[in-house]
Amino acid sequence: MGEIYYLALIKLHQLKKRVTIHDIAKELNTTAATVSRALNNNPSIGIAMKQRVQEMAKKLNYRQDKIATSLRSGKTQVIGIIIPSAKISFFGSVVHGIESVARKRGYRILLFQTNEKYTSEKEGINTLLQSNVDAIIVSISKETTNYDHFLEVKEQNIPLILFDRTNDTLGFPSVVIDDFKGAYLATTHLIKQGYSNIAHICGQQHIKIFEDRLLGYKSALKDAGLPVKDENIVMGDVSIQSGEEAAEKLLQLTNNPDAIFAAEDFMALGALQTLKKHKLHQPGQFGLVGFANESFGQYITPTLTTVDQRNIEMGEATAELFFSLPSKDLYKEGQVAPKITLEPELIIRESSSRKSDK
Amino acid sequence: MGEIYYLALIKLHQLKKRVTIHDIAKELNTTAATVSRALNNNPSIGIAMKQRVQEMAKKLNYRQDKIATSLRSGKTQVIGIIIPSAKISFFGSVVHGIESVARKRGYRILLFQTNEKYTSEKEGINTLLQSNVDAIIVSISKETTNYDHFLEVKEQNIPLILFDRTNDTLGFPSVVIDDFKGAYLATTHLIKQGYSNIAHICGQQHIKIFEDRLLGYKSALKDAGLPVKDENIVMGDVSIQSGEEAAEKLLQLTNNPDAIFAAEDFMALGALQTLKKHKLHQPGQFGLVGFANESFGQYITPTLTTVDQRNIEMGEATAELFFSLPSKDLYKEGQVAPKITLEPELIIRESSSRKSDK
DNA sequence: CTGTTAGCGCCTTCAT
DNA sequence: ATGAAGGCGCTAACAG
Repeated sequence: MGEIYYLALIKLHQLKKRVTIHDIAKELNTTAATVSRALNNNPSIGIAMKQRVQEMAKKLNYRQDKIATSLRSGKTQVIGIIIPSAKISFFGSVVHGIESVARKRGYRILLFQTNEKYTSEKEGINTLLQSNVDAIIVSISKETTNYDHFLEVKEQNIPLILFDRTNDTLGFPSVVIDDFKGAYLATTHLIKQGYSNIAHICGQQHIKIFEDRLLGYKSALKDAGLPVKDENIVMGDVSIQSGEEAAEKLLQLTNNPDAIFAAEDFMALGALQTLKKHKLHQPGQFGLVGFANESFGQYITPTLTTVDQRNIEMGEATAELFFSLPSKDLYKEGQVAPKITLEPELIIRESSSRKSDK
Repeated sequence: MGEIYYLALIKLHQLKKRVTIHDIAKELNTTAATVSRALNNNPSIGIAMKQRVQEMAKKLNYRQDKIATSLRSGKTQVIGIIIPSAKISFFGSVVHGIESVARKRGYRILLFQTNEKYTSEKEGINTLLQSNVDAIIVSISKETTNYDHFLEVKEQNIPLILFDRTNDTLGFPSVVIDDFKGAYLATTHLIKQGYSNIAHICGQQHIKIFEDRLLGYKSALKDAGLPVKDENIVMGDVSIQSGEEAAEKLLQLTNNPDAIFAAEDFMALGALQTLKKHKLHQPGQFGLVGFANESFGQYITPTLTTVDQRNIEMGEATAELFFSLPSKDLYKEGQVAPKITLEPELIIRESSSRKSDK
């Protein structure tokens, strides 16, 4: 009677308590050390013992405690990611790519969003360092101009990899696409389609990707023997509205353009609205190319020619870059940080149809 | 000389070695316990001591080791999330919402993707349990029909919250939107706009959200005194192509419909392509409403009336639901799990313009 | 108010 | 091939 009660108590206790290697050891009349070795496939453990340990582990529903393992080993098998926002589809896709590759290697992902705030970014770095992550992957917030928080990561000798929103002066490995080339491809495509007075809606020039896109645009014009006209370059700020306004300005030029290369899809979309207002949206009437390959591009009318940024691949490449890093002398003096540049891909759709003659 | 060398060694050592509460204690001629208490703002520590500890902590650039804290306390302050894919914008947005709320409470996010695979989902649960997360948030993979892995979470007495892709039979807290109501709103709106022969492109009926949307559609028709005709209900599978095909079928009916409510935006988009082919896309000519509020809806021509699923709010509500859960008797026998139902919102755009008379 | 002690679960010397 | 012992960094119980 009392015994049954006692057994019930034990049972209750077991439900609450986590199964440890000690429990397995006790059942097998051996020690935790042996169990640990057996589970980690240590060669010095006999095959018979390994069998028994594994069976008992399964029987007791043992699950390794990663926290304890991390504390002991100093490695967490966790990669921290800092992005502006998971709701921006580009970053969601990159995270997808990183997670896929990381998981195959037994790594987990700790996610942190900055909402483009510098203070959140600092906080994120701090949190991830506290969490002892094995690596940190960052796409820099728009607001960030001070980079001391990243240097702290370097001091801790923890790998930090930048993607897309990078900064070459800090000496961190990075992954980007070739924005110059993307812009060059886009502009050249418009030229080949018969357009000759091609305008550019550019982005803020303190952001490197937009600077590169402007340079690519100019270079393409030059290489084709076309003039680069200042009046044909109007600044926008990655919004539909700024695209509309920029296009409006361009259409009011005395010698108005016959095509626009916008540095970003949302700006291109705005430009398209303006073109529609001016009845200039028929295929072949006016050339238009965007940049980013946002999903709406294939659904709008006309469908939008754009430059694909290889979102998923960027995530995969970023994760793989981490795994390819040397474990020693990560930030060796005078060593140049690896930089992976992905090839952009021009996605040709209706908005850049060959210029019609009439 | 030897002394300088020795100092250099110490310096080198300090760079590598993490600063612990013991280091702070040593500097202050006190013990680690006191430092720990001071840093955790324990009331039994004198204000003067707290000051000194905090200053020294800052001076030495101390950072708490969350791993050690977790091991000791049994709490990780980490929430695990399992979703089909971060590259699907809906899930990205939900993750955004969860992370925002969690971070305000000092929680971090461990992210896991299933790619709609049952085995990955199982693996995810296992990984998160190994990581000792304080809660698990899941949107069930399409492939999943066996739910034992979720029950294991229950056995460990760890809170598990489902969102969107939920299952009411498992007894877990959950967050969804009212799909029935969303469909009802959409259909009623079309009726009020003057359409009377409204068709429905439905989704696979074993998925609850699609079942509810069909029911909402039928209910709205009945309440308006309109007949529910089987021929007006065609099945699709959440793709543009299936939307095109379904619309094609509907337009070939002898008594063909004057409006379509599609159970999902991509199906609506496909339907729209078909309408364009049949020159039925002028506002007021043919009514069309989708479901999901995908971003492309506001950019296509005509802009798409749709039902918003409150992505971000869903994430926020899910996180908040976790924080509102009782810490004791989480899965008490016979207790009914809380279920939060968010209100869908009808987003009215051009594609459902009032029916014109001609 | 502060110090002592012990241990979370694991792994890794060192010893046998 | 296995056991014993110690410690990763932190905090809670128990003493004063």
